[in-house]
Amino acid sequence: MAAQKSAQSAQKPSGQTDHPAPNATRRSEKSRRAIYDAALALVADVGYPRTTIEGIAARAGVGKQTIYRWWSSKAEVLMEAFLDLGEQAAQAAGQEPYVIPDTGDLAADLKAVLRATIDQMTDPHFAAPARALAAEGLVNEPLSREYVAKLMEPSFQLYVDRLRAAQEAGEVRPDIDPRIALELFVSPLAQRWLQHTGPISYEYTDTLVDYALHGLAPRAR
Amino acid sequence: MAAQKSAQSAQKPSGQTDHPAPNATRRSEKSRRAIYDAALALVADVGYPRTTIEGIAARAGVGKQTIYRWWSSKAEVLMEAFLDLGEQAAQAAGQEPYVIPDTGDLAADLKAVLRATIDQMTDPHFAAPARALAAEGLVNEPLSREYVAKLMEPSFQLYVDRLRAAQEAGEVRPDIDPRIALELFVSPLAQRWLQHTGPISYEYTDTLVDYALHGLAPRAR
Amino acid sequence: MAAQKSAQSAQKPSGQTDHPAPNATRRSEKSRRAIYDAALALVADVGYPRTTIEGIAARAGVGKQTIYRWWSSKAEVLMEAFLDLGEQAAQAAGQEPYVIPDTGDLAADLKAVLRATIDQMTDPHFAAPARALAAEGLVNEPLSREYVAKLMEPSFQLYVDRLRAAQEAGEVRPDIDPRIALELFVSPLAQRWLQHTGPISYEYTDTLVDYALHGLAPRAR
Amino acid sequence: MAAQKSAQSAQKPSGQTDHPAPNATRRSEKSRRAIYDAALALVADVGYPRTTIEGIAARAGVGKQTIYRWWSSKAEVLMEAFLDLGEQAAQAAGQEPYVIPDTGDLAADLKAVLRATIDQMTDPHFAAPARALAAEGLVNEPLSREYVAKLMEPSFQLYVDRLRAAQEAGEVRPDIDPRIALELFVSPLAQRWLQHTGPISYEYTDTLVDYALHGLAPRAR
DNA sequence: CCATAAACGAGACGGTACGTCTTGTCTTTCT
DNA sequence: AGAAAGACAAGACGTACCGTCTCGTTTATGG
Repeated sequence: MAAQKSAQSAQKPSGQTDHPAPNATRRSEKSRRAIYDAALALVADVGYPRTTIEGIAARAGVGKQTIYRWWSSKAEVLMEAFLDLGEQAAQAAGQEPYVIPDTGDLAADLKAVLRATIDQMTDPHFAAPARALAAEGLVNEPLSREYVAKLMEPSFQLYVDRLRAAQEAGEVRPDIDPRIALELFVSPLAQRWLQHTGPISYEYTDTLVDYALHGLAPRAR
Repeated sequence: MAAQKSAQSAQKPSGQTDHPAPNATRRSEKSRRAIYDAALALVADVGYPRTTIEGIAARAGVGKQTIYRWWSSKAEVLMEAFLDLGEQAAQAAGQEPYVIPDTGDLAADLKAVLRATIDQMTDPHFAAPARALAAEGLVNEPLSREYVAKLMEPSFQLYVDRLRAAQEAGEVRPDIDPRIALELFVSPLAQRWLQHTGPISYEYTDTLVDYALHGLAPRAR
Repeated sequence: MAAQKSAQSAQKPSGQTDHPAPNATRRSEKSRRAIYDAALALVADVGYPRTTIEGIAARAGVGKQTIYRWWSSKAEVLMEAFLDLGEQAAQAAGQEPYVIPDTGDLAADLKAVLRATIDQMTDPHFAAPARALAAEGLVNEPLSREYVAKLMEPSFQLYVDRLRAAQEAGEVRPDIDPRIALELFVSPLAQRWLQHTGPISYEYTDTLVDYALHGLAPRAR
Repeated sequence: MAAQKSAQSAQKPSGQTDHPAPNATRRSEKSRRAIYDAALALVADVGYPRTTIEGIAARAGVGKQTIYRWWSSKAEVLMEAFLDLGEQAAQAAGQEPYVIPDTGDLAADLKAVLRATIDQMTDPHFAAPARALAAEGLVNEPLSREYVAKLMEPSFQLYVDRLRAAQEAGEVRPDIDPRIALELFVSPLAQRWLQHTGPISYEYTDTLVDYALHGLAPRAR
C-alpha cells in the first residue's frame, strides 16, 4: 500500500481500434505531466465518478486524443498518475524509504508501520485516487490485477521480509506462512478504511498487532 | 439534483425534484419484483458498469419513471434487490439459518462458517451484486454506510455472539474485543475475494482461524 | 408499437442506426421551430460549412439527439427549415401567390417574374440557405432530387403553365416543349447566380427573354 | 466547360502562418504529381466530402505538411489537380483542340460541341472533380471566381468567338451579345447536369440549339 | 565534393465536431 | 393517481480530421 516501483517503460496501447501504435519516443512529456496532475486534481476535487476524460483533457489543456492515444480508460490514466505520484514522493523523500524497520521488537515495528499507513489513508492526496482505483478494480479484474501487482504486492513483500526476519529471530513461529500472517493485521485495517466498517485509530491497529501476535485463545498452561 | 434526505426508513423518495411524494400504498408489487429481477439479472449478465437504469427498465418492462419514482440511483435499486434476494433465500431456507453453530469447538465452528462464506462468494448469483455494491460503496459513502449496516453488521454480530460464548466457555481470552477479533479472519478473506490479492480455499480460511486463535508468536517459553 | 400518423407528408428516418422510429405525435413543436430558426440563422450568420449540428442544437436550446431523432444530416434540417420558411412566407402573403401573371403579353410577364426572382436572390434570408442546399445537392444526389422535386419543379411548373397558355394564344410555336423552353431564360440566371459567371440585373433577364423568344438568328426574309 | 488553360507557375502560399515562404525551385515534382493523382482518385472513389487532406497525404505517400506548404485547402489542391489533368489531356490530344469548328453551319457546329460536352460530363474522371469544385464554389466565392476564370471563361470565349464569326457570316443578328447568347444553350445543359433538373441527351442539346437560334415565338407575321 | 539548409515523410499535438449513449425530467395516454 | 412509453435537455463517450508543430532523413545546390 506504500511502495510504488513501476517499470518505467511498459507501454500499454490496449483497447483502442488498432491504430498503428504511437511512437513513444515522440511523446510529449509536458502533456503527460499535465494529464497526471489534472487526473489527480479532479479525482480529489469532484470524485472519481464525476471525473471524465473530457474533464481531464480540458483541465490539462490537452486534446482528448492525446489521452486516448496513450491510455485506454480513465482508470488507466489514474493508475499511472498514482504510480507516478508514488515515484515522485519516493524521490522527494530520498533514500531507502521502503523497508519496515527492524529494531528487534516485531510488535513495535509493525505498530509503527501501521500507524504510518493510517497517516497515508488520512491524506486526501493519497486517499482519493487509491480509493477510486480500488473501487474500479472491484468490478474490472484486469485493472485489479495491475493494482495489486504494482501497488499492493510490493508493500506486502516488505511485511513478508520483516516477518521472515522475525522467524529467524525466534519472534514468530517457524511454521507460519508470512504471506498469510500479514493479512491478519493489514486486511482488517484495509477493510475498515475502504468499506467504513469501523473507525480507524492508532489504538485499533496496535490492538490488531497484539491480537495477531498472541492469538485470541488463552495461553497454554 | 435536489435535496438528499438520508435513509433511515424504508421508502426512499430522495433525489427527485419535489414531487408530491408517491403514495406507497398504490405501488405496483409486480413492477417492483420485475425491477429487482431485471437488476440482478443484468448485473450478472453484463456487469455492473454496463447495467443502466434504462436497461433495467427495458428488461423489467417498466417505464423509467417507475424506477426514478421509488429509487434514486441504480445502486439503490441493486441494494434493495440484493436485500430482497437475501430475504427470499432466508424464507426458502426455512428457520433460524442465521446463527453460527456452537459445538463447543470454536475453531471448528469458525472454519465451517468461513467455508460456507467461500461457497457464497463462488455463487455468481450472490457474488456479482455483492461485489458491485461494494465497489459503488467505496466511492459513495452513504451507500457504503447502508451496505455495512444492512448487510455486513448483521453478519458480524453473529461472530460477536459466538466469540462471546467462547469467552464464557474459556476458549477466548476475556480481555479480547470480539468486534475486532472477528476481523482477523473475516477481513483477510474479504480482501482476497474483493481485491484478488490471493487465492481463496478452505485450507486458507482454516489457516486464518488457526493463526488468529493461536497467534503468530511462539507459545512456550 | 409506434403508429405513424403524421398528416402532411414524407417522413425520412433514413441513415441512423435502426432505432424504433420515433413517435411523431409526441414531437415537440417548440423544438422544431427553434431548430428551424437556428439553422437558418446560422447559415446566414456564419455560412453553411461552419454551420454544425452542435451549433444548431446549442442555438436552439435543444439537445443534439433531438436533431438526430428527426433528421439525418444538417442538409436535411436546412432543407425542411427552408421549405417551412417558404410555407410561412406563402401564408403571410395570403392567397394564390404562386402563379405567373397572364396579361396577354408573354414577354412582359416573364420579365416581371424574372425580376422578382432576382429580388429573391438578393435577399440574404432566402439566398443563403438556397445556395447552401444547392451546393450540398451537387455532391449528394438524393438531397438534390429532393431539392429539385420540392423547390424547383413547382416553380418550373408555373412557367410550363404560362408557356402553354401562350401557345394557345399563339404567342409561342405549338411544337415547342415548354419544359425545355423555360430553361432558356431560367437556367442562365440560375447559373450566373450560383456560379458567379456573370453579373445579374433586370436588364440581363430582360435580354434573356428577348433572345429566347425571338431567337439569335435573323428573322426570315 | 472544356478548355483548361492555366497559368503555369502560380504559387499560392496563402493562408499559413507567416513561414518564410517556401522555395518553389526546390519543390518535389514527384510529390506534386502524387498529390494530384491521389486527390483525383479519392474524389472519384469516395466522393468529395469524404476526401480529406489526411487521406490525400496518406494515399500519395506524402506528409501532411507538404500539402499545407503548397496549398491552403483541399479545394485548392483539387483545383490544381483538375487544371493539371486538363493540361495533360491537352498535351496528349496534341494540337489545337480548343476551338469550336466553323463549318459554316452554326447550328451543326454548336450541336457537335454540346454533344462533346455531354460526353465529358459522362466521363467520371472528369465529372467527379468538376462537380466537386462547382459544389465548393457555390459556398466559397473566391474559389468560385478562380473556377470560373480558369475553367469556364476560356470555354465561353470559344463560343463567343464562334458566335461573332456567325454574326459576320449573317447567321446571327448583329445586335446580339454573344456572351449572353451562349448561355441560352450552355446554361440549361449545365443546370441539368449539376442539379439533376432533367435528363441529358444529344436530342436535348440539339433541341436547345434549335430553340435558341430560332426563338420560341412564331416567325411569320 | 562536401556542407548546409530546404523540403520532405512521419506523426504527435491542441482542438472541434461528429454521431451515439445514458441520465434524470417531463408529458401524454391508458388503466 | 400510478404506470408504460418515450421525447426531451444535457453532456460524456470514443473517433475522425483539422491545421500546426516538431522530429530525423533526403536531396540538391553553392562555397
